[in-house]
Order: sequence, then structure tokens, then C-alpha cells
Amino acid sequence: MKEVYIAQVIVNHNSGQTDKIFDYKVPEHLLETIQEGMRVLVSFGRGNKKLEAYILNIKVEKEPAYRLKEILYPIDDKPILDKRQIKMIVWLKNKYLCKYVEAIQCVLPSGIVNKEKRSISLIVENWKCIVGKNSSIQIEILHVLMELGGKATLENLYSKIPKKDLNQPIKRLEEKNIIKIDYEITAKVKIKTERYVKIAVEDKAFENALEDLKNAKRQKEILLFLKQHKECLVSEVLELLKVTRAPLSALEVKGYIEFAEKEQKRDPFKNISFKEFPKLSPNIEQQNVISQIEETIESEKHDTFLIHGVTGSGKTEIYLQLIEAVKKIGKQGIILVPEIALTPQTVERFYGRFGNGIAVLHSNLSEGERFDEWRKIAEGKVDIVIGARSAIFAPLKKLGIIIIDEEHEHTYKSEINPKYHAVEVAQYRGQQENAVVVLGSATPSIESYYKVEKEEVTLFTLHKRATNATMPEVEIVDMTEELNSGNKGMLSRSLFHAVEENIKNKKQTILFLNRRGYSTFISCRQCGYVVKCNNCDITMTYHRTMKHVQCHYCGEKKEKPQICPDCESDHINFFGAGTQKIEDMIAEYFPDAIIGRMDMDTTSIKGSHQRILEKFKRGDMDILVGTQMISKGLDFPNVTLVGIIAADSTLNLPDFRASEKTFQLVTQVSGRSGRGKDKGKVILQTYNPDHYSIQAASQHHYHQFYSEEINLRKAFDYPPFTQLININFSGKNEKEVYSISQKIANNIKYILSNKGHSHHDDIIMGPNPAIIAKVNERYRYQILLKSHGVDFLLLKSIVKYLLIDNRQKTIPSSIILSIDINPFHMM
DNA sequence: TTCAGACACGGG
DNA sequence: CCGTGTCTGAAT
Repeated sequence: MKEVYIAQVIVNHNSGQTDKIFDYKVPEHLLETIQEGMRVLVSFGRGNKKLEAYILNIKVEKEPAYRLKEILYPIDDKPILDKRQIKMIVWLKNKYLCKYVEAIQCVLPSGIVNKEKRSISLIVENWKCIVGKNSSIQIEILHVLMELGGKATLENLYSKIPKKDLNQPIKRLEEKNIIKIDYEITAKVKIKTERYVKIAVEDKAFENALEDLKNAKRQKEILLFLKQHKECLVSEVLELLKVTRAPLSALEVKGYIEFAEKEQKRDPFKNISFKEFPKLSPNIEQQNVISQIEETIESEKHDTFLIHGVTGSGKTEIYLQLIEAVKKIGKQGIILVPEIALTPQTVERFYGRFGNGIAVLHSNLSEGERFDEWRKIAEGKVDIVIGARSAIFAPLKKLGIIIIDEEHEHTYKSEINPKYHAVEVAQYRGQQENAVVVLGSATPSIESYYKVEKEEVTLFTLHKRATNATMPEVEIVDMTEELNSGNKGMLSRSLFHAVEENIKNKKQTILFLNRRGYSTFISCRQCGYVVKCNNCDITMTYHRTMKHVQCHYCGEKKEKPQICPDCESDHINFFGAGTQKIEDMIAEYFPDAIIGRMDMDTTSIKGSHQRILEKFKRGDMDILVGTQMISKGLDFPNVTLVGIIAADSTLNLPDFRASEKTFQLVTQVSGRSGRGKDKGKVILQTYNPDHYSIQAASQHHYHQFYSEEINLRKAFDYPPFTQLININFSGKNEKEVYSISQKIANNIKYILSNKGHSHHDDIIMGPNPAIIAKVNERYRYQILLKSHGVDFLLLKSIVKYLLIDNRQKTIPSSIILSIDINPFHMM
């Protein structure tokens, strides 16, 4: 039997059924070209649709009995995935039970993908003689084609003729020669090029050329200009010399000049200049951290460090100096920040210290910009990558360090497949590539701190604020007491007086509220009716500016009812208060103060976020009212008072991390106060003044919080003592969703029993309705698996067996399934 | 996800 | 009978 080269590929096709490795034969003429990690074009499926495929492996084997299709041609001239990236893709798939394509999408920028586009065009003459003999759908298609000028893409047609299967009608129209289908393979993002021009002749010929052109004034002018400036952008020549294209093309025809297309990378910081950020001399604490980690960096071994430092303890300076150490030994670094749009200061500092050679990756970049930043990294043109979660996959070749700032932040956990956690990926990458991982936080996650106990992570604690400022004093106000003494308002007397005092002293105040909108909900005082979204079962929020209520999940809007639809009482009104109401109330109480508001509504326009902060920074604002958004990273020295209106809203979340989230939030928000030379104050309003996370946060006592929390986690067997898997089922038919999830739960129980785990009540919970029981007309049920007295890998393999490998048999296509390994919140 | 093939229907 | 829309299951 003849031996052949077989490429094992993943096709770029996002479906459960195609999520496996396919074998394609490498044709003779491509044996020299094709390598592992390359993208190739293959014909796939019955329709032999041209699909992009990624070669994971090439093997030499006897030609199989069945006929293998051949690779058509390579898409790139060299591999775009290296060995490490291929390993990462496989790791992601197994770790998070996602599809190969989803894992590939992490490692490559979306703009790189090639897609086959089909365009459908009309052959008019034929249509006219056959018209009338076709059925309605076909006629409809022809009409839409006419409307669009005889040519359309498939998407065009599907959007104009919704909810119909156009597949067959289109095929039949093609058979009858009424329409023509063209296939074209295009990249999503094009490489941006610019046209340059330069002189194409030697000096001697140049003199002759000038002589030759003595009557062509413009052309001569251009030649002289080019002689002086060497290579120029065509657009610049046109603009500076105020000439048209005509003389340029005349010169080209005569062969005196030549054009060249040069690649131009889009630069997200093109118009911004950065102030130099000089090296600061570290204090003893900082120096200790730097030198110890530097030692590991120089040994080029993987290790993980956790820097626990209060807000303002100078973690950024440590990061900067560690990066410097990494650069010194010729290696590169990744710095992750929770959301780069919120922390321009960090980016500014890195630019200010290191100048160029930095790439930035975050969600606000356009697809083109992201694509170019990614290629800058892949081509080795930068040594430092700053970015949000996804930057952990930056294709640096000589990785020396990964720094994750504010490692406890929820933004590091992906909400879409693969539902990875950047800290876990960083650990894996660090091990694979012998890089140091540095986690930094003022409020480390319980998981990370627990690893210190287990000696998997080395801890450094920074006790001092670098500027020597002291931590703010936190006053806890018991709101039940306020209510008992007759104060029904949202501001306690204490907070009111403090704000008043602060305005008098020309200091700034931040009021923090964990909600948004004018008023949280509309409810009836007579019967308790609450306005809810019909699609999502979510309480709708009243927006005063728009005079309507809105669902924050699906966006559904409704008029505010004048009388209660249930009991017809007119005692229906808004209850509770969001940031907008606080703003109005504050404005009423303190008419002379200038008040700003920052939440999802006021910052939806690009740049508005920055504008509000700039205004506050300049001191053109006395009070800033806002949500989570204002809790992190902001550094305003003139803020001496922070008010936390309702600490309970986080404390009472239906989540085992509620206490941890509260501690982190209160600590972060408090950290905004007293960053300058004046001592700061925090006033915290709550109905649970004795709760340990409130108490510990008010005393800035992380360890006290940690020891309480870790005991509870242990007692109830939550992470980090166990791992969780959340399986979410959703569908339009509630009964079906429930019965299928019930069936899966029973299957899991059955397999567990066979594996010797007869007591599975602590392992499998549910199916229960999800916290958000209905989103967009879809009912949601969930099963929660906990590795309580059972190997987590066994649990995962059961889930993989039932829901991935045999999904078609176990779950109807009407049900959408979502698997989350170690979920952060279970909505 | 996409698409070819199967199939059932209805008009001539 | 045919041309039609809808459904199904397989993809190397």
C-alpha cells in the first residue's frame, strides 16, 4: 500500500457536528509547501463549500480505503500557528469544553479569517420569459434581486425574505439558468496600504529628464520635489504641491518616476503624544519585591507571585521595573488590566516609560486596528503588550513575564466560549513558556490567596501607600436605625452632613450606587405588583429622561403605567433609586454644587467616559455619582469623601461570592478617597452593619476577611475547595427545557452511581430555574455540578461524554446548551 | 452552519 | 406527472 501525507485539520465552521479533526490528503505538488500550523483551503461537505482549515498535525500513513479529499491550496505562505499555539488550542478545548474553532478564535484575531462569499446575480432575459411559472418564494427572490440592481449576497436575500428556507429555491433558479451564483473568497480585514512615489532614474538621466520637461512646468516641479524628498506619499505630493494626478501619471508613462504600495499599520495612538514617565526610586517594600522577582526572571523559570498591595501602594511602578528587567534579558511581557478603556493611566505610564514598542489590545479597537496590533506583535516589532483579557493570547515569541493587575476582577473571566479565566491561561502559558506570572491586587481573590497557603504562589504584601498617605477612615451607618428615627430618605444624616461639609471645604465627593437608571422599578403600593419584562422575567427600570421603563436584558421598552394593571390602584410609582435619582436629590439638597453622573446611560457614547472624568479631575465638579464604573483605578487627589449608598445590593446577590464581591467593591470604592495630602473618609450605608465583609472592609483588614471567608468556603465546600461546572439549558418550550435538563441530570446521576458515587446530592444540584429564568422568550434551567468528594476530571469527562460527544442523541436542537467550567456568576 | 437529497403535497 | 417548500442528517 502506498503511503500518503495526511493533514489533520480543523475546519472553520462553527457547529458541534463539525467540531472534530478531519483528515485531508496533501496533494503531491503541495508536499514541499504544506506545514503544520498553516491555513489551507479545503472543499467541505456535500456541497464542497470552500472552507478555511487549520492544520494541527501532518501524519504519514497508508492510504485509507475510503477516498480522502485533497487540500486545495495554502492560504498563507507560512504557518500562522506555531507549536505552542496549537498546544494552547487543544488545552483550551479540553479545559473549558469548547469547540476547536472557538479556541482558535482566541489565538488569532478575527480579522484574519477568510470566508467564502456567495453573490447571486440575475440573468434578466431568461427571467422575463419564464416568469409566472415559478412559485412565490422564487418570484420573491427575483423581485428582491431586481430591487437590488440584479446582484445580491446570500445575507441580503435572507434579510429581505426572513424566516424562509431559500436554499432550495435558489438552487432551482440556478438550474433554470435564471440566476448565476458566484463564489469569492475574501479576507474580512484587508492589509492597509498606501501609495508611495519616487524617482526611477539615475542622476544623469534625471538631468536629461529635466531638460526634456522644460515645457512641462508641473512635472518638473514634481521631479525636483522628489529629488529633494526621496520617497514620498502620493497623497502628500498632491497636497503639498497642489497638483493633480495628471502630471504624476505623465511622469510615470515617461518612466521618470515609479509607484510602490507599502503596508501601513493602523495606529490606535496616532494622534496622541505621551508625556515621559520617569523612573521613580522604589521604597524598601517595593525594592524588595522587585529584586526577588527579578531573580526569578533572570533564571528564566516559571513561578507565580501575588502582590497584595493597598490602592496607591505603587504596584504600577513595580510592574514597570519588572518589565524593564525582562527587556534587559531580551524577553517580552504582557500586562493585563481589567478593562483598558477604564485605565488609560496605565497605558500612558507604559508609553511614557518605554516609548514605542508597545502594542495595545482591547475592545475599543476597530477590527482593523486590532488586526494590525496583532500582526505587529506576531512580527516581533513590539516587546510589551498591554491589554484586556484577550491579550493573554498575544503571539509574543519570547515571553518573559505576564502581569495581571487587579487579578480578582470579574472581567478576566470570559463570558463567551471558551469561558476561560485569564489567570488560569496565564498560569498555563507561564509554565509552557517559562515565564514569570505576577498577580497584583488590593483585594486578592480567595482562590489566589489560598494558593499562597498551599505554597503554590509566593506572596508579597505592600503595607504602605507609596505616597505615604493613610487609608481613609470608614464609618458604617446602620440604615435600619436611620429608618427607626424617622429618616426615610436614601441619605443618612451622617452622609448628608459630610457632603455638606465637603462642599463647604471645596473638596470633592464620590457617591457610589450599585444600580442604574432613575429608579430601579415601578411597583404598586396597594398590591405589590411590579412591572416586569414579558420576555425576560426581569424587573424593568424606569428611565425618567425617556419616560419609559426598560428591560436591561433584552432592551424591551414600555410606557410607565398610570394605574396598576392588577388592582387598578393609582398608587403605582417608582421605588428605590438609581444614580439619576440620587443626582436629582443631591442637586436639591445642595443647590450650589455641580454634580456629575456616570453609569451605562451617560457613558454609552464613545469618549463620554473620559470627558466626565476629565471634568471631575479639573475640579469642575463637586460630586460624582456613579455605579461600579467609578469604583476602580481613578486617582483624584481632591476627593476626600466617598459615600456608599447601598452596600447591601451586592451583599445580597444570589451568589456564593457575594461576600467576596462586597469586600472587594467596598475596598475599591473606599480607595478613591483620600489619595491626596488630605485624609479621606468613607461613609458606608447598610442594613447589615455587622456582616464580616463590611466590618473587615471598613477596617481595611484583608486577612480578617480572608480567614472568615475561607472557613465558610470550606464548611460549605465551595471553591477553592471544590470546582464547579454550570450547565445551562435554554429553550422556548419550558416543559421541554425542564424535562431535558432533568433527563441529563438523571443520566449524570446514573453514571456517577456506576462509578461508585451513590451519594450524589452534594455533587449535582438541579435542574433549577436559572437566576434569570427567562431571557428573550427562552426559559433557562441550570444544573450545577460540584466536585464534592469526586474527581473533578471525572465530572468533566461525564459532561463531555453526555453533552459534547453525544450531544445529538441527548439534546434536541431546539435547546441551547451552555457549559461554564468554574463560573464566576451564575446568571 | 450549510446543503443535497428525500419526501409529501397540490395543480394540471 | 411535475414543481414546490419543508425537513433531515452528514460533513475527512
